[in-house]
Amino acid sequence: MDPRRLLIFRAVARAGSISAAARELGWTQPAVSQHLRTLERSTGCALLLRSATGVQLTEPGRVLLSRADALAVQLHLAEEELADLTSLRRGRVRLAAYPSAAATLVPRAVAGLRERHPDVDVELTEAEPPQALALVAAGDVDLALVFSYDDPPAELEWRPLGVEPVALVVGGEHWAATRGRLTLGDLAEEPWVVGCERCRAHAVRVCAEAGFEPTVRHVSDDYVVVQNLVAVGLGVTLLPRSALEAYRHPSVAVRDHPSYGTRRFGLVHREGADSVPATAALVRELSA
Amino acid sequence: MDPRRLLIFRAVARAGSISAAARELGWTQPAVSQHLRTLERSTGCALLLRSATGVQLTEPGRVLLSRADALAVQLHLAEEELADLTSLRRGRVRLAAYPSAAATLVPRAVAGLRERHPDVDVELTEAEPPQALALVAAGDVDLALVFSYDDPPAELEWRPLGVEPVALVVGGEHWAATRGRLTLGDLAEEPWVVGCERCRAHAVRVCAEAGFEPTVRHVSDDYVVVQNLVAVGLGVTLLPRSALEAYRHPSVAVRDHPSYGTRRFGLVHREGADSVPATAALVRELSA
DNA sequence: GTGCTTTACGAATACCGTAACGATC
DNA sequence: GATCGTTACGGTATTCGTAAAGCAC
Repeated sequence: MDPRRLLIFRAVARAGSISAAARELGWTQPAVSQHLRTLERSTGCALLLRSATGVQLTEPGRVLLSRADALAVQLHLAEEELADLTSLRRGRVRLAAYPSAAATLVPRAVAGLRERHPDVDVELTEAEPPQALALVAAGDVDLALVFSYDDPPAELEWRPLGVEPVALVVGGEHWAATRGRLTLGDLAEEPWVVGCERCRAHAVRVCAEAGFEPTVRHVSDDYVVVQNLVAVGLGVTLLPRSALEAYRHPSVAVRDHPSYGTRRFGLVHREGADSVPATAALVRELSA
Repeated sequence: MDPRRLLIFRAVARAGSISAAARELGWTQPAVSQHLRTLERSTGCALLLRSATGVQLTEPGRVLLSRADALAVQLHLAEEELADLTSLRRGRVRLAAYPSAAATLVPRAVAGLRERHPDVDVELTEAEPPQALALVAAGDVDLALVFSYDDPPAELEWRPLGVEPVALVVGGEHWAATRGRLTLGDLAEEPWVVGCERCRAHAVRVCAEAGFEPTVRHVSDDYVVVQNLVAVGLGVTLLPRSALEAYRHPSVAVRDHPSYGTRRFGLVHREGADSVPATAALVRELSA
């Protein structure tokens, strides 16, 4: 049974005549008449009795009308709900982000989104880029904010958001001892503190370019932990700017230099996922 | 929003891929793909994300799916209920019938219908033909069992069911007094008992053909009342056979003769009403 | 006459299938 | 290579409008 014909039948039943329904639908009378004939043929029984004054429902017609009403309600609800989602009157986005972004960029974007669209909810999952990519692939999040020290992997489709410098972070005594003229080479013999896999690889590469292989003494993803280790003199480290923006230990010294490299960050989502209005809105906020 | 596309979308969501849905629907893949594209275009947001392994719903897609499910349920219920009505697993017919038929023909037909289709209900309204016709016209009953002494009115579309003779009914003494060779002319001076408007007209016409105008003393629609009046000698009357079949007073005498005329009976319904299965079934029972 | 209905028929358009192609496992 | 997806395009079938006609108030 064609649901469109059910709706046409409903229009006729409610209007009381085929002509009136045709006027409401913006059609001609015969068009509506034909649909009714087809519907009655497919159901095998008379749904309405025609007369010069209009139509009157038969018992099957009355039964069918109540179903048609329910169907129309569902269709209307579907349209309403979709309209709510497209106009951002409601919605949900699941975002994965690495820790230092989750502490800086993300809260600002979420606040901006919330201000403009209070009923669009963001669900944040903190995850390092590899895991974040897996979450996207598995469909567990809609959007992932990830970083890359190198050029972004060629195979990965991502939306670049920005570049941040990597800084050298040392204990205050180092700074004092070198009278502020610290070079990477001065730290060849120091113990190093490194973070995640990719951060460690970056540190090793940067050191190699300075002519030595760093001795990794401590490993922690957590930029607060890392800075505390550095602050008490247990090692030195490289940290991206956003980590230092998120948290800055009072007694570490920070130095910038092009040779420390940069870190790119950007957004990853499944193909087409940015056509979901709530996701697109969060992308816009994060891009701003 | 085209409800058919909602159902197609539902098929895809449930099957997990466009190809699988196309196989279920007996269509080709591009056909389904095009419908989805149209649906997404009309809603303005992505409903599902395509990949080489199939499709995955977006948030709007999940919302829409639940509406599509509800819609499919209603459509299925509509089909079920209509099928029940057409196959006479349920239904209702409203019948108007004149008293003597309501006492004879109708109970047999209703019993037959009930035996074959226990859940098809008949609602009987006792009504003389003119009122029965009005009930049909107003849509208050589906079917009317009516009679006519003359040829059925030309303007009326009816389904003839049969003809019954009209009998002369007199008190036993008349019968004895005339030694069973009673003629209508013998009763010219008797008081007459007549029933409804049309029965009275018939009686007057029959008497006129016999050469006299009857003196109407008593008037009653009720064939039990009429026979009791006749039985105690308060008058004579003409009654159709069905009234005598419904009730026969033990001490009245009944005589048949072509000159008493006949009464035709048949069914009236609105144009097309016999396309309602339950009505058609009752028509069949009454015609048997 | 004015309103309701229907049928018949032609033209526009919606729809499905075929063919060709790209991406992923 | 098998299976997923898409786009492009053509023929068929649906579907709507027009025209003509029948009925009831």
